[in-house]
Amino acid sequence: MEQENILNEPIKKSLNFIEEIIEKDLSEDTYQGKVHTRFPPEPNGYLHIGHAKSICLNFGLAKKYNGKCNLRFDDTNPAKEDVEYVDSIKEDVKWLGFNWDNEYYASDYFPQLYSWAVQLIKEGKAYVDDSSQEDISKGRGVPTQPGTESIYRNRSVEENLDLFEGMKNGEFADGSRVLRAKIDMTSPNMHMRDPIMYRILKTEHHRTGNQWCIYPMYDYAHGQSDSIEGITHSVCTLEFEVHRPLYNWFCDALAIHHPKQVEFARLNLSYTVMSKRKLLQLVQDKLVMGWDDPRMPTISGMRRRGYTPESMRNFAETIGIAKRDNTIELSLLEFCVRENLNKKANRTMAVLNPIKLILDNYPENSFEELEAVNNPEDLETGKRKISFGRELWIERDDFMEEPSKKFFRLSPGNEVRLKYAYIIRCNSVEKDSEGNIVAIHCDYIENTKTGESESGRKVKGTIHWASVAHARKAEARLLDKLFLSYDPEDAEEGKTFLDNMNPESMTVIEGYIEPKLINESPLATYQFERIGYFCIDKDSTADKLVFNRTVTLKDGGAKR
RNA sequence: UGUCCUGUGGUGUAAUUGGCAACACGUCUGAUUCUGGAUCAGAAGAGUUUAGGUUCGAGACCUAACAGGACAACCA
Repeated sequence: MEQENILNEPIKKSLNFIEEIIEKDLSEDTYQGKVHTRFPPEPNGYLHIGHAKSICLNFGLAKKYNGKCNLRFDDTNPAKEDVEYVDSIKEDVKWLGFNWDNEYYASDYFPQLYSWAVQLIKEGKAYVDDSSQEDISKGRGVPTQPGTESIYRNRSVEENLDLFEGMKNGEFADGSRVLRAKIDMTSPNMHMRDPIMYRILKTEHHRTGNQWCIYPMYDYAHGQSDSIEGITHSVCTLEFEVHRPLYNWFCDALAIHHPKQVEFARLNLSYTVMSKRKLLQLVQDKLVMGWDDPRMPTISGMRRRGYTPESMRNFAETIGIAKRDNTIELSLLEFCVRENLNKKANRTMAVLNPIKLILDNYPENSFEELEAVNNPEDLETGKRKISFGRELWIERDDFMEEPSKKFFRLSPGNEVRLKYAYIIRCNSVEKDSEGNIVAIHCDYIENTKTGESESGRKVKGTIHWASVAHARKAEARLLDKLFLSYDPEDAEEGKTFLDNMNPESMTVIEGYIEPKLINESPLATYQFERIGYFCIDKDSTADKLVFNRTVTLKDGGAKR
């Protein structure tokens, strides 16, 4: 059903700069009229909203130009990777609504990569370096100063071949030797100063097991992987811009299909931690329930929070693609979510901060069933019955003993409508010995029920409610703004980002909700009338529904 | 004191490739509404980092400056 939506999405009018590049290549027939992209995550963590931008871009380009898009796992560093991550990545990409044309792994190319390395050695373009990590680092110099050549740089081809084979066969200890490309130690681009191609790592790989003990570095693996797959446009983020000359160098040196690397600015969201490293720390330190904690900016977290794939695709489309650094305001993401949910989510009445309201003139032990529409934005969703009685729960915030001029909900002597029910008038307030309000006494006004003769009567406000005799308890997690209320501007000096996070970014409260919801499966999302959108969490049990607040209504709804 | 990239309202993204800056979010009005939501109507807000230059004409081209970002992992 998501696939259906995706086809109905509007086509953008103006081209982004990547589309311009593609159209130019198409018109010049650079790649035989083909467009082939790929989404290449390293399976070392869960995907987040930033990846969603990249996914929508890569799959979107393929779709727009009738091309293909691969899912490729950049699994060249077994120390950090795990199958758990590849599984989650596949699930998240699918959930977002995309199907990849091919599922590939960089690790499948290890044999080819190895023989290409041998080829480069034979051509005198690569050598084995025995220097320590420290010496290699020193020899590379600094960005403003050229590096110096390694004393192992001019070994014979035979010796290099022999040593490299030894590396592959596990004859040397981790870190004792590396294979380097022989380029230019004086290049102003650090990445061209004899970059490392292979390192020794006697670590089990999640796919190749112990078959290999040398692993290719990103720069040596990525371009060639693109090449093998026949990628035409290798879209990546800005920080890889300086890697492009090296990407090109390997393709040229090997004389293989040469894709075009194009870089765009990654997504930054206000108040949102987007670094995989930090997100991993949150998970490991158990500051969140897991990668899919609804406060996490991960795709799985946002899914659990009730965000829809359609809204996330819309968001990706709306923010656009460019090369300048950017910080998107959370309000735009929230707008996309509300826009989508307003049409899709059924309404329900829930009271999250209850106070008792008693209708003195309503008969005791008498109840009636009222009709409520499930979604005013989509009348085809029908109506439901809700029970009404003498004692009700209403939102504490909907009553003010001494109202301010702008307050037009319930206050002594004032009239207000109970949604789908009667207009009521407040008579008195019942307090305990300490002066706290324990109940509000009202009279209902006859014939003012929805649809009845007096129902046209004007009142300033409408409030929601739940019948004390019928309502069910529910737990609501009031999640703060995405995702941990972290703002680098406010962060205190010398503290880690963890210290600077708002510890109250998830408040759990108990309230009351209509007894029968249309759908009680996890991820079912409702709009709590006048409050916000909430979705049912997987932690729900038969006796207690747990909700995550997806997003508030604009201006906070009734919380205003 | 290096190389590369980028600089358009508060935030993003555009501008038919040189013809006095558009769209979205946000903000603020008003109308309407049995959700202070939604919907509808409207407003404010940039003269495009700066200074020169080319041109009848520049946000777009050139030069310089300034500002921000990236690059010194046997990470990706």
